[in-house]
Amino acid sequence: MGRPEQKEQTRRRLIDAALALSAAQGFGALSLREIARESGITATGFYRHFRDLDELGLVLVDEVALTLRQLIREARSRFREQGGRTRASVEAFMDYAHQKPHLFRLLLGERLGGSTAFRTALRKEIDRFVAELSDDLEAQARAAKQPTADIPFAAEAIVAIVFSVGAEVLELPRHRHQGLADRIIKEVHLVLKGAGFPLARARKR
Amino acid sequence: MGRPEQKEQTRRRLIDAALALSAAQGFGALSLREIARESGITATGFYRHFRDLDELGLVLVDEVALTLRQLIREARSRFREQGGRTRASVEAFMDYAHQKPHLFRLLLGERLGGSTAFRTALRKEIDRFVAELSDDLEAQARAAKQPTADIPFAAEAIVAIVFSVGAEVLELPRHRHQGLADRIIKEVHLVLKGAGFPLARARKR
DNA sequence: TCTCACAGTGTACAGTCGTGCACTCAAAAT
DNA sequence: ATTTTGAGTGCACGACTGTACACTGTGAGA
Repeated sequence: MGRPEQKEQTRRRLIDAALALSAAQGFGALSLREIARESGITATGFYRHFRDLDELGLVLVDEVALTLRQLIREARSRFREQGGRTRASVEAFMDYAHQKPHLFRLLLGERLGGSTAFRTALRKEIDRFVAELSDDLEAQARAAKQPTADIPFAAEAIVAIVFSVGAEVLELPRHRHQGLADRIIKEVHLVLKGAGFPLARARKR
Repeated sequence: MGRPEQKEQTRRRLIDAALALSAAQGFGALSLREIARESGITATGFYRHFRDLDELGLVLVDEVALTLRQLIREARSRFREQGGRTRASVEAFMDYAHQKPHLFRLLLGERLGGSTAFRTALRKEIDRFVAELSDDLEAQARAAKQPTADIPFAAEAIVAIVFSVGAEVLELPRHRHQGLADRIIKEVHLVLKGAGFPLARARKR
C-alpha cells in the first residue's frame, strides 16, 4: 500500500471515530485527543489531516450531504420502477438510516441542536432534499392533471415527518422496523391525500 | 430576603445559565465550572445545589416538560374559544418558543441528538403531547360524526411538522414569524384534510 | 444573646485538554 | 544511491476540568 492510501485510511479512521463518538453526547462534546486516541494515532498526528475540530466538522457535514443525495437518488429510482411509491421511498430512507446510523444521528442531532455553522449547513442540505421531493411530486401531479399549489408545503411536511418519526429507527430493534415504516407511510399518505393526490388503496402487509 | 429564597435564586441562576450556555454547543459540551462562573458563584458552590451535571440535566428536562404542558393547556383553551383552531394552537406554540428560546433550543436539540437519558425523557413528554392532541382531535371528530381511525397518525404527523418547521422561529427575526406560522398552518391543514376533517375556508391575512 | 446550620469561598491536586516543537523513519523523487 | 518529504511520535507547556477539604459569615432557632 502506497503512502497516499495509508494517509487516506488514517483520515477515514478519524472521521469514523468522530462519528461514532459524537453519538454519545453530540459533536460539540468531542475532544481532539479523544478522537485521535480512538483512531489509534497521537493527538498531534491529528493536525496532519485537519486544521482543527471545526474543519473535521465540515467534512462530516459533507459526508452527511453526500449520503443524503445518494439516498434521494435511490428513492427516486425506486420511485419510478414500482407501485407503492411512498413505501419504496420510506424504505430507502430506513435502509440508509440503518446502514449508517452514526451519520443519521449526527444529521438529526445537529440539525436543530448543534452550533450555528452546523445548523445552517444541514438546513441547506435538507432544503435541497425538500426541493427535489417537491419536483418529483409536481411532475407526478402534472401528469395526472392534478392541482400543484399545495405541493411545496406537502413536500416540507413529508420531510418533517420522515425525519422526525424516522429517527426512531436508530433505537428500535430490527424486527420493529417494518411497523415503524408502516406508520410513517400512513402519515405521509395523509399529507398526500390532503394535497389532492388520489391514493391507490393502501396495501396490507 | 430570607435564606431559602436566596438559595432558590442562586439555583435559578444556575439553571438559567446552563440553558443559555447550552444553546451554543449543546448541553453535552457544558462544564460545571463554566456554569458556576456564569452564575457568579464558585465551582464548589455548585454542589450545594446539584450532585453533578447530570442532575442539573434532569432538572432541565423537567423544566422543558412543564413548559410543554403549559403550552398544551394554553393551546387547548385557545382551541375551544375561537374559530381558526389550528392557527390558535400554532400561535400558542410560537409564542412559547419565542418567550423561552433557550428551553426550546434544548428540547429540539436533545430530542434527537443528546444523550440516551435526555432522549428517552423528552420522548416521553412529546408522546404525552401527541396523546393530548389526539384526544382533542378525536373529540372533535366524534362530535361531527367523522371517522376517527386516522387520528392518532394525524396527531403524530402534526407534532412532527410543528416541531420541525417551528424550530425556525428560533433563528428568524420577529417580522417573519407570521409568514412562518402561515406555512405551518397550511401544512397542518393538509394533514387534517387528509384525515377527513372538513376545513373551513382558510382565512387570508 | 448565643449557637448552630449551611450557602458560598479559597486552595489544592490530579487529570485532560489544545497545541508548539524537535524528532524518526519509510516511501517517493532525484 | 542519495536526498527530500511528510505521516506519525514524544515531550513539554499553560489552561482548564471535576472534586476534596477546610474555611467564613450570616440568617434562623434556642
